[in-house]
Amino acid sequence: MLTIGDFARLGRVSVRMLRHYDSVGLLRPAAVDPHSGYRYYTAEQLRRLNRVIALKDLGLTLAQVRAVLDDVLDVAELRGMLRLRRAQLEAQLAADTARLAGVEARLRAIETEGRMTTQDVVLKELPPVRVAELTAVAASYESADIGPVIQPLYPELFRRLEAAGVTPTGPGLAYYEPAGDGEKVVVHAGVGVAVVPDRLPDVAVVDLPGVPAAATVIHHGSMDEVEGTMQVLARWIEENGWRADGYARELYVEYCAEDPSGGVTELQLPVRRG
Amino acid sequence: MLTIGDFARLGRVSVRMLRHYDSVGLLRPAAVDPHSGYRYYTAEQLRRLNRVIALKDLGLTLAQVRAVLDDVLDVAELRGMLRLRRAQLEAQLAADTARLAGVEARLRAIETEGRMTTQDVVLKELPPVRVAELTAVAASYESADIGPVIQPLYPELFRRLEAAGVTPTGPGLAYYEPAGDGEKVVVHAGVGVAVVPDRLPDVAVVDLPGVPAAATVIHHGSMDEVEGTMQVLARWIEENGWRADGYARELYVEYCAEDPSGGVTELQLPVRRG
DNA sequence: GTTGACTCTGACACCGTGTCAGGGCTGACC
DNA sequence: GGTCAGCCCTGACACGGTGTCAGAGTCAAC
Repeated sequence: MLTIGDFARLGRVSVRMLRHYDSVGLLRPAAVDPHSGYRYYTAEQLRRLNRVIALKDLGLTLAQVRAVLDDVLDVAELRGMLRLRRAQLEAQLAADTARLAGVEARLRAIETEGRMTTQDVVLKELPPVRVAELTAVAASYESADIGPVIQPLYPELFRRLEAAGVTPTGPGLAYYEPAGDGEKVVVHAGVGVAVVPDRLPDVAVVDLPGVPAAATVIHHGSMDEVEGTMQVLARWIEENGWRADGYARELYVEYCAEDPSGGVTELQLPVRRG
Repeated sequence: MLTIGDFARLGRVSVRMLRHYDSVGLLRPAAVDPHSGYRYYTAEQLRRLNRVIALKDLGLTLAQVRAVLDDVLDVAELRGMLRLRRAQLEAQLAADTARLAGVEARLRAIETEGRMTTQDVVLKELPPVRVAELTAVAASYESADIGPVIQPLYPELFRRLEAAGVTPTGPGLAYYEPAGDGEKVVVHAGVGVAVVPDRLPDVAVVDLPGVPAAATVIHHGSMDEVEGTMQVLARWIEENGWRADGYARELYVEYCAEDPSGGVTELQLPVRRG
């Protein structure tokens, strides 16, 4: 018979954890002195302790370990559990690899510049959203070409929505696609709505698909000055090992036609692993 | 002014977390209605929120994020923090990769055998230990050659220790090294002691170094039948991507000369990444 | 004025582990 | 048999980031 301390040393586990395993029914001592409450273990129990540790080291929770050891699982369930765990570990590895890339990018930036920059680019998942929109074509994706095309669309869009008795439910947003020929770009000027599609006569209603990964940054000021912020985004995705996957969406968090410099816009650039 | 719900949607954060960030002083609302307690945020604050999320996504704790954002760190401290974080992530990646290998080995074993095997091999770190020991030379590492050589050593060892008035403080253990020539092996039969080295006349006292990583398994029964357990160990290290790094130590957790079949022995095989 | 959607606070839960306080038990030595 | 060091007991709190719930108050649209 071993005292809890001896057993803990042999199993290289803390006494605290042995008591915990007892309390959750994972490993009960072979004997408990009814008077003193002292726990006593046998060398034989090292086998079970080792199994507990081996399974725990795979990353199973204690509840899962207990299920495995107490044999309340059939093989299929066990296989399912391990497959799930494998998927979790793969996701964890991917996430940590990305984090490591991020940390290393920050460190490089500090070493070369002596300070911290681009600290506000965030990777997000974008949910699908329903928008009412008008479209037009611009000569290129440069903001000098985009601005004059997109700006007139919004007053017209809001006018038509109001005429149809529809109230926007979200902020305005813009997105872009390449037009068939050359550098031209289709410009979509939209606003979030909660309305059944095809119920608006003069306005298209489309369901924008979600984006699994988008690098986003907040742009402050007029959209005429968006190029600098876009460059921050471009540098971030390069430093963090991503690649742009299309054009950036723009979400007009705050917009006032009279004072463009007070605008707040979120740029959302879909990315994929490069 | 945005309500907390709007702000949460824009920042893709839960309302719960915004309240939490407020309570820990990480991101206070621009205004709080003194009557209702309602929090109100400005679009401008999205910038800080994004910074919080970006740093948090690197894996910094909220306290660290606050330190960075509130500028109470100089560049050296920030660099140190990021280096530490990098080291943590690298360790995490290594650990998760090993876990993944373990899970995959289990899955393969289940697929091929329809059940779970070798569920009791555990990777441990072995602490350094001081032992009193006698040595001899055996013809090979096979247990048929080892047994007759090592068994007489223990009675002699305990006799000499008792004569010197020394009480063992730990279980018996054995370890092995290649002798200079051919297959021969130096056999060390020892027992843990807490005594100053060179204070025993007839017994060597040596400090066994710790082992950073050892695959261990509990062998039940006579040491004559240890080969099967050793093979379990060998299969485990192969399946999990390790390599043996020397001979296994043996720790005699329970031993009785009269009934060898009731023995409990821990085999400890030093391993390294292969 | 009604009502439904929103917000408030405060609390509990998760999970594995460390640590502490306050008190009881054991075993070795005298 | 007494003493004392070292062991063990229970119960509690803490960590950290987040979800969720209950019960009550508030806002805005109709």
